[in-house]
Amino acid sequence: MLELRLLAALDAVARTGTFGAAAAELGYTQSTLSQQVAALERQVGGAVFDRPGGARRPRITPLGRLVLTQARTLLAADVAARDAIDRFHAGAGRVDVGTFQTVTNVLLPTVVDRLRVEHPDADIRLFEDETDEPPIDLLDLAFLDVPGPDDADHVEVFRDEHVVVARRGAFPPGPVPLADLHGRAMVALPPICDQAVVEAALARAAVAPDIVFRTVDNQGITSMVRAGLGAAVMPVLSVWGQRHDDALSFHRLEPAVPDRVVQVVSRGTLSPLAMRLRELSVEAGQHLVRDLAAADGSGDIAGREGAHPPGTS
Amino acid sequence: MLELRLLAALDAVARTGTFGAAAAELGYTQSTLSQQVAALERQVGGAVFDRPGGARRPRITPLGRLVLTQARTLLAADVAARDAIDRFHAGAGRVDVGTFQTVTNVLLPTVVDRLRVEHPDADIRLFEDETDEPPIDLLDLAFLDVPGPDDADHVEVFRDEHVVVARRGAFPPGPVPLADLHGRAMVALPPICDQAVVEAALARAAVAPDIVFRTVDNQGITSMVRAGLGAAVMPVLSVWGQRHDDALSFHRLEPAVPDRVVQVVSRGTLSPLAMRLRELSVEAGQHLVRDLAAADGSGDIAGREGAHPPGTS
DNA sequence: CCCCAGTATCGCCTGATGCGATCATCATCA
DNA sequence: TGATGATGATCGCATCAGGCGATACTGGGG
Repeated sequence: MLELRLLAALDAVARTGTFGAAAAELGYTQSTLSQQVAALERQVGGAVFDRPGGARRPRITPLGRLVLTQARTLLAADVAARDAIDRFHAGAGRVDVGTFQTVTNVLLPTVVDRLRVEHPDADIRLFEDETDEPPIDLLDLAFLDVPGPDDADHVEVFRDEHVVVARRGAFPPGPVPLADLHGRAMVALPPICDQAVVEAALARAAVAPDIVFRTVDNQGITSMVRAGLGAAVMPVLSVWGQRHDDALSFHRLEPAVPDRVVQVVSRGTLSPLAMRLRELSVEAGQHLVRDLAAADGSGDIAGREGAHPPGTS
Repeated sequence: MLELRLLAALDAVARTGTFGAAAAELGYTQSTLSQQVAALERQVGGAVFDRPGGARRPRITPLGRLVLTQARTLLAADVAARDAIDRFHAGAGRVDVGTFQTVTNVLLPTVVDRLRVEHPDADIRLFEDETDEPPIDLLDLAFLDVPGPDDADHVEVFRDEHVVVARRGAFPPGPVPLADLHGRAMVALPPICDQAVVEAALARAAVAPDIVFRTVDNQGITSMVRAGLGAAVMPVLSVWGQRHDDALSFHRLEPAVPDRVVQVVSRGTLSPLAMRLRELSVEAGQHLVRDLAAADGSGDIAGREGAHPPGTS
């Protein structure tokens, strides 16, 4: 295996013309350069320089020319490699992020924007995967609303209260008793991830709604509710865009079902870029919760007044 | 500066999955591999593998992935380089050869043919330079009919007798006394290289021909002789192609002028390919001389009978 | 609770590596 | 022709990097 140290010596001698000058350039003594070139010559099986003797300068041999071209390729690759590593530490590079609708809509726009300001050359890729087994091994970070693998690292980003979304008039103003959902026509997300958690909570309370339609699309849910197909239990941030829709009403549940917990999950060491993205996500999550709390009491969500805002538990 | 040794360790661990297997593959012990990876991590400023502990295998980090791609580039360049060096020793590569008319016509066809049989991928380039200062520094080998620089290596390829070429009937059969050329109309090559040597020899003998035409082209000389413009003194191999031309007669000179000495000149260490080309040239030169001697006595050259053939002195 | 499959660490030894000093060679110039 | 200077080679020495073997450490699984 060739040694870059020796190839650098060859290159320096070829460029400077003498062993002594090359040594000075590389910070060695002439004697060391002499030995390095000799070692290289042993390795490549022939002289790379003719030493005419006396005060005459060494002249490169055909073999030396060949080795020199190869050496320069290798040395260039070396500096390119170290450069890439430096840029990595400076935060450049690529980060693959798994996400889902709510996060994509309410959290990531801010996060991605800030990260791109800090690292304009960053390569941020989002994957909105519809399966319930997120391949976090192929990603740097994954946003999840259910716990990831045990051996993965979890960082909570925000908590998201579940509310009843109904056609205005379907429920009286104020909180909805959980038992009122029993037997009621409802629309829902597919029973995976957070939705599975919600349905399990309902089942534990012996509440069995009549789910008449399922879709993966948050907007599809509210559209169906608006059309009178049924009510829905949704994380509040999933329907935040419709909070001023007069055709809909929002109600707290009593007793509440557990909040949706949105976390960033990762496995192993993170790149600086991924680390920063996670930090920004947590910050943005806190802002989100604060904004939500500020909007609280405006009457958008019936029965919400005086309640603790989500995310402060 | 990165070390290929450590990059190979990284690559091996990444491929085999464990330090131990990588060590076995590379012929080290596990402890050594552990130290090598640790050294690499110190150099790149971060972990390249997460070691989960216990029986679980190490997992590459984002930094590790980056370094690995760079490492594979470098390692590939390393094998490519060593491969090129091996092929060089096996005789592949390029050889630049300086030549001139006679050598191109009577010697190199054989030599190049044989060399290409031995090394089909050899890149043989011929340069027929018209200046009298051959840039042997830019060539691997140069054929010359005059001595090259003092510090260059000279190997004689063949000697070439000077003969008088005349229109048939211009001279009586048999050798031409040198003095007969005095004042005679003659055609000649430009007074450089061997021609300068010939003219110096004539001048030393106080013979001053009347040179009525000069051209660099050997065929141009014989054409002019045939047309009756005058006689010529030429190395026999330069006019060998016209030896059966009935319009011409060939005569030895008495006393002879010195033979033209064709040599291969080089400076410094030769590549295996250049070395072989020089060897083949010497062999081909000997064959040439032998063929010439065999053709001797056929009467093609008047006055040549019984003379020593050129090249045997 | 022990064992297994992994890695890390310690102490030791050898050889590689760099240095300083000195030598040898040859061109140049007085 | 002899001194000088520029150049690379070589020698001996000190240091330390790199490899090894043994052993400790870790966590999962029987």
